[in-house]
Amino acid sequence: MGRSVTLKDIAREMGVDASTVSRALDPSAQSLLTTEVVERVRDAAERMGYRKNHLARGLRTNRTMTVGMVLPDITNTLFAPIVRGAESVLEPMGYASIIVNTDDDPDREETLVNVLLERGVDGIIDAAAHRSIPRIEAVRGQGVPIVTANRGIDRSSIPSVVNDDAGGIRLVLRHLHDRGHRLIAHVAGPVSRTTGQLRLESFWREASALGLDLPKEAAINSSRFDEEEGRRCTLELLEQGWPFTAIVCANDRLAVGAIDALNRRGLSCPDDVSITGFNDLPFLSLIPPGLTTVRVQQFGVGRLSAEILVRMMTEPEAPVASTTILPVTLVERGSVTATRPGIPSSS
Amino acid sequence: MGRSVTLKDIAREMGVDASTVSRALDPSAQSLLTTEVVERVRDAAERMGYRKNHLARGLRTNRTMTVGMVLPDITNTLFAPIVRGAESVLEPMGYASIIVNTDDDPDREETLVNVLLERGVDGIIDAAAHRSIPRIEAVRGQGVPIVTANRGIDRSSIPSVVNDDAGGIRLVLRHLHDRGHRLIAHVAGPVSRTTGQLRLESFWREASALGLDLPKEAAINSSRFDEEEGRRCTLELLEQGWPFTAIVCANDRLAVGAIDALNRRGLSCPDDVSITGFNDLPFLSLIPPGLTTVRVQQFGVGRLSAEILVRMMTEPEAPVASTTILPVTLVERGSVTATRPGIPSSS
DNA sequence: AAGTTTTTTGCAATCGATTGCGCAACGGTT
DNA sequence: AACCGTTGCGCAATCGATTGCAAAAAACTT
Repeated sequence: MGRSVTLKDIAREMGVDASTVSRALDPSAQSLLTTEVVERVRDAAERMGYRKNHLARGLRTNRTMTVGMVLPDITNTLFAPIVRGAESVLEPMGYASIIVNTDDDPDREETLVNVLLERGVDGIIDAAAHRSIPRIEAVRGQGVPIVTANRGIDRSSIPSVVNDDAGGIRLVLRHLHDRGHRLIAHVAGPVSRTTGQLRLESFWREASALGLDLPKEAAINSSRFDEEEGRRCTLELLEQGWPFTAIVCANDRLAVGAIDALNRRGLSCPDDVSITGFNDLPFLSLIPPGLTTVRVQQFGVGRLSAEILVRMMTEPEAPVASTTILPVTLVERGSVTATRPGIPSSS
Repeated sequence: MGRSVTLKDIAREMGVDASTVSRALDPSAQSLLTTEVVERVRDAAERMGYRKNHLARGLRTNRTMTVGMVLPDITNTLFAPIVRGAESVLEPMGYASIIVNTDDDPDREETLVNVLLERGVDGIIDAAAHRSIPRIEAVRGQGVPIVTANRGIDRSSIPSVVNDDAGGIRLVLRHLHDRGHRLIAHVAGPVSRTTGQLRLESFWREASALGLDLPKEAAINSSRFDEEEGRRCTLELLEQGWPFTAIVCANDRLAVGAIDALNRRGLSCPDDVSITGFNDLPFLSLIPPGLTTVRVQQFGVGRLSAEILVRMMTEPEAPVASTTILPVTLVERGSVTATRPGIPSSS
């Protein structure tokens, strides 16, 4: 109800100056004061229910102790752990996070980054980056630290923390190869994100490293990382007529769609076609036949992004890693089996 | 790099006073000015890349255009849609949201609410409420609007937006009854939350309304809404020896644990025991046998909470609904079947 | 005891935007 | 031409905390 208590109120109450109160309450400045004064002020502040006004402080110091987090969609279970990972670093240090969702729309990404800048965030973690976003680069120029998480930006000087996309694809391809698969298709992610692009490139690179001679039509691009696109792409693969025994999907949701597409065509995973995913989303292990996939460390991505961002915010001159790649692991479940003598084929 | 442009910069550039610039940029005050001046100022602002400093504004107006959202855990798929629902109302109005996670720890809930208050949020949406949190009530007294979402607080004057917990339990109980079930158990949620408590009360009420005469041991309390507790409680139910043909679980995650517990004991859902959940989490439909559950409107909960909060923030005197209950619907899948002549029993 | 150094505290400016008040210029009236 | 009511804009205070500088007080030297 009544206006909250300010430094001045305490100062008046105690017969000292507001600046003295300010110093008494600032751990790094209270050494300038008598311990006796410091204590009395702290008591008074406590007693009067004083709460520092972060706005006023931020206005003066030009630091808001707030960071912005840009996500495609917080309801996507892939991104929520990034938030918690970042929070695990930021919250103990006194930072709060403003979260915005872009729905993977580059225009909204720009708009929302501007919203964050208007609010004077001290830094930004962008987990919704597209491969090329000129305006995001500009943010850097404005002196606001920014880090991309989970995805990167092409040829950018913005530090990024990502999972080992190439390594993950290598793991699944070798795994399939070990199980006898030679005709392997790829439902690629959107090439507008580094995750999609890198996994696609890695698919071709590793395939030829394994001596597989796959036709161009072995890979097909999806336009979104979702079940519907997984279904569509898989149906297209089947209709093309090129026979394959396995599909490497660029992420789990595409894989779920792929399995569904097979079922709709009367085929079975893994009996007719083996399938792999990427990310290891929660709950997916419970869905039959159990998706063989690549486990990524989203919490770790968030944590490291935050650590790097903090470094940039507090020591602007200190060097930071331009790219941090986190290791991934293969999770074997039921969606991959060894090929059998009789080769399955398309619909 | 260089300090960002301020009102004064524009004022100097144009040879007018900063107050004029302020008015020119304020849609509700620009009628005081010549249209010609307004236009010139706007152009200049545009050209110079002016960005309003929300801190300074907030300091003066005592409004930050920021709301706090308190969640148990953003990685829990039940809560993320609440955030998006609230955002759908708040973002277009220029509000940003600070999100904090309590991990369902009441102490952290208090701490984090204080963090939000220090940051001067204009209002709070609390989706992590426990049935009794005295300190939260106090927030109201401080003049900061607060709304609870998804959960409520006992005998509180704080407005809340919730799903129809009682109605949902009624739906599943009647559904089971219609399918011939008479011996129905309940894995209840934590009674420290209204969701757990209300569903439990509703279970007993509806059971007797249906003429079921269930023993006390038909219901067992879990201490958390998760798979592990669902498993533990179900195993306990089985060990008690009271025969039942169905289990009403207080939420989906408990149900997933329950199904797993049955499987571990060599029993099958739904052949031996029918199971129902609550919430209809995404992806759960794909897990066999497909969970029959209650669909709730989390996006709607978020949206309505935000609408009410906005009302409270902008028209403090206007009356708002103390409780808003959203309707729920039954989603039938494979985890419920009609009872068969031979009555199954416990292990 | 006088002078010098150090410690402790107050003064006042500042961050950037908002807003009540008042002055000046303008148009219209008699 | 003198007067009055508008309209448009500038002045200056304000929001609450921080901080460089200086004054006052205390401690130390010689």
